[in-house]
Amino acid sequence: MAVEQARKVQRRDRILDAALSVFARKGYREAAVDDVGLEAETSKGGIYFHFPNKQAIFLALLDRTSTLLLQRVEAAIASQSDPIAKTEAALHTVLQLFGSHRALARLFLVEALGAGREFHERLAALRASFAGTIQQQLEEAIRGGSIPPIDAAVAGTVWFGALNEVVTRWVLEDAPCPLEDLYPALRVLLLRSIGAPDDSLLGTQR
Amino acid sequence: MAVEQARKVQRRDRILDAALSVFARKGYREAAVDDVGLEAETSKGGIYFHFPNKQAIFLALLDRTSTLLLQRVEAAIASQSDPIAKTEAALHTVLQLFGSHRALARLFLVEALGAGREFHERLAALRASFAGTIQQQLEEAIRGGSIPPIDAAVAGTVWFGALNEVVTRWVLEDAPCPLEDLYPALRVLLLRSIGAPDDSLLGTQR
Amino acid sequence: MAVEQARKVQRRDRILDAALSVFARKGYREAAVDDVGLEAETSKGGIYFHFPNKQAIFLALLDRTSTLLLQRVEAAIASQSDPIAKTEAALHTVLQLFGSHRALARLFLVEALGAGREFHERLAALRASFAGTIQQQLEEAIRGGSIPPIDAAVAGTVWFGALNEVVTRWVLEDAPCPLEDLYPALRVLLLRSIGAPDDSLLGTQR
Amino acid sequence: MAVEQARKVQRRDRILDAALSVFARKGYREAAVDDVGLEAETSKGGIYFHFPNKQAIFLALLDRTSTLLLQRVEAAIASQSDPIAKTEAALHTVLQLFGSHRALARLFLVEALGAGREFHERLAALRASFAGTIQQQLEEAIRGGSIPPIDAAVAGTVWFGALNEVVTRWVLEDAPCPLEDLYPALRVLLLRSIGAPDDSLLGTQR
DNA sequence: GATGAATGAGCATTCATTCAT
DNA sequence: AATGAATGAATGCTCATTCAT
Repeated sequence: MAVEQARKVQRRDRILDAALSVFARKGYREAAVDDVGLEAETSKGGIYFHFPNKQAIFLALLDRTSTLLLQRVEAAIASQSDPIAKTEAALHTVLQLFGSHRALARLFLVEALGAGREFHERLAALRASFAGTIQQQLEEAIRGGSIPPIDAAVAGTVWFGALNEVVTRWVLEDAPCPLEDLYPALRVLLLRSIGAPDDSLLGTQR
Repeated sequence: MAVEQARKVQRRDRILDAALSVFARKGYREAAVDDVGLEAETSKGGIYFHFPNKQAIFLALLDRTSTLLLQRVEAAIASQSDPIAKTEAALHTVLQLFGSHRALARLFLVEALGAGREFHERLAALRASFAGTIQQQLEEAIRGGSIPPIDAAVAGTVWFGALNEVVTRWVLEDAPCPLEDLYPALRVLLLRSIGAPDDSLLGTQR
Repeated sequence: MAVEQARKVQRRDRILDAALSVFARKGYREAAVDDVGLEAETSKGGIYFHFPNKQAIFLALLDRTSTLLLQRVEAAIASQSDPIAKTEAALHTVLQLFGSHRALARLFLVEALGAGREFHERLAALRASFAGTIQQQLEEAIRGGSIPPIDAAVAGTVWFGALNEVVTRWVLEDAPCPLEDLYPALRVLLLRSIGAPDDSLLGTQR
Repeated sequence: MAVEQARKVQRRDRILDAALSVFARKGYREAAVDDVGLEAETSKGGIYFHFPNKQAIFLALLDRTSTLLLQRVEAAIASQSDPIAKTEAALHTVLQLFGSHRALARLFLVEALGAGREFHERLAALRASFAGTIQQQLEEAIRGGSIPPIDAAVAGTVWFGALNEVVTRWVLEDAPCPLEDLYPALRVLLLRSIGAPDDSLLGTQR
């Protein structure tokens, strides 16, 4: 029975993998459920056994991705003790993950927005969640005196927006340079935006 | 003859207005050409007389919007003499325009991304163009000594990204506060990110 | 313009004719919209230009048929002066119409019932309408003293039910005899059920 | 072994009960085999162990119902000695059974017709069988001199048709009155249609 | 015997685009 | 210039049926 459960989860995951690939390649609307089936080496009916409809596939994908991303970010944050280092770690982790999974980045930042009204609510929550995570670290840093008091909420939004834009541009480009190459310059800008002390700007970037 | 020309342009504009309304309401893919025709009080055939296909309508809309936006931004920049004030003016102008034309903002920032691969190239150019405009002002400010030397290209991207995120979130919200209310906090953050002197942060925000 | 209107109506009628043929042959559920298009020598899209959905085609067909049937019945009733003769005329007209249009009969009596819940309300109204027409004549006859006082409502239902059953059986049979052949026997039975005087039973049937 | 047999029959009956409920609620075509499985608390595979296909379930249901109905009717007939009383008993039994089992009535009179060509033959046989049973009693009554000589075959059809219509209407109505309430009026009409003596019309209706 | 995952053909409906009028 | 009827390819989704476990 446990074996069957595992098989079921495997199949589901295989479909999600295929969906990621197809959605990233064609976009949500252009992608046909048949395409996903083809890529997952399943039949259309097979997909509809595991997901009630196309939308649900996309949402599951969004969930899986955001969970993964948040876990990594949180782990990265936990691995650092200095408040400013924590924010840097979060930044770097996102750049790293998306940098090595362009399809994921495209899905998350490009396709999700245009997939339709149905996803906006969920998407808004995700954006808020990411910006909120950054905000928390910044507040911690403010409390600890590492940075001067600033509007941490707006700062979180700015950080997320900057990151977003850098990655989105990288996604839209035809033959982009490695995403991580942009980290140092971005880091300096963002640290300065929150009034981080100059010496923290000198530190090795990981 | 000139009269006929004018009539034609009028008709075209009426269609574009309708398209903006429909695309913003339904999204590019969900919007049917019939919907645009209905809103423009024309027939489907009428639309196809003025535009070769659906995509062309969207592109024309994008053109019209970006031209308008850039013009306004450039005018705002020209109206200020101080380099830092120029960047602030650019920032404020965008917030102002989108703030009073939510449909435009949605079209530009949300729908355009998901409208399909065909638009990505054009969209990437637009994003680069906006970020570039900011970058130019920042370089001017650096040359003039108003701000310390920084990577103006990345800074342009960061500024645009931050602006983008703020507006996108505002677009995705159900009942958002006035967009311009966010200006002061955003302004402080961004000015600080480029190392603008503290006294410039104090100035009246317009 | 009038010409175009006529063309449109013609097309619509052609589709309805095709639909009648297809629905009678395959049944509502089994019939594909494509089948109707094929029979009407139109494309599927063409059908959907004239009707919003499959159901609407069926309902339009039901309307057209019932209108035709009721008109004929009313004309037949009007052509007779004697109350009992009126009821006989109604009976005979239905038998005649369905007898020469088996597809119509099948659609009306067999397919309509099984076409789904959506049609039940409409169908119940039709049944009531037919039974009601008979009832009215019977009441007239009672008032005129041609037949004894009876429950005309139930009698209308009985008449309609008997007619229904005779026709339905004829529809379900593989190689039925002419429907009109059943008229004399049916006539005697039904006239007797309402207590019509014996001499009216002798009259030439027509 | 006999125990296993019993279990098997039980399972089969449980499926048939579920099918009756589902078919009556949704109609044959709209009902999914999964629905039946859900209602029967079995799996789809379980159903296909007991029945070769969906059609077979419906036919088995038809068989079970018609057998039950005929048995009851025959018992009712046997319980009376007077020929006319026999026909009355038959009539009343049907009204009674369907009156207390609306789903059965719907299945039998409404869904069966529209379920598709495959069932028509079987259905025609059933109708003939019921009408035939009535016909037999009427012939008996004619032979015994209780009623004048009439075309008993057509009379059987008329009786069945009248009954059919009354029940069908009752099935199609949203909130119908008790079916048995219609018995007295129907009884009078039908008895008169066969020329039954007036004094038989006066008898207590059971 | 039973389960439920998988299949795949079938179908209603949509919609960009064309074109005769 | 404009209309709107017509086309036909595309697509999400359903569901009877099969079969490995």
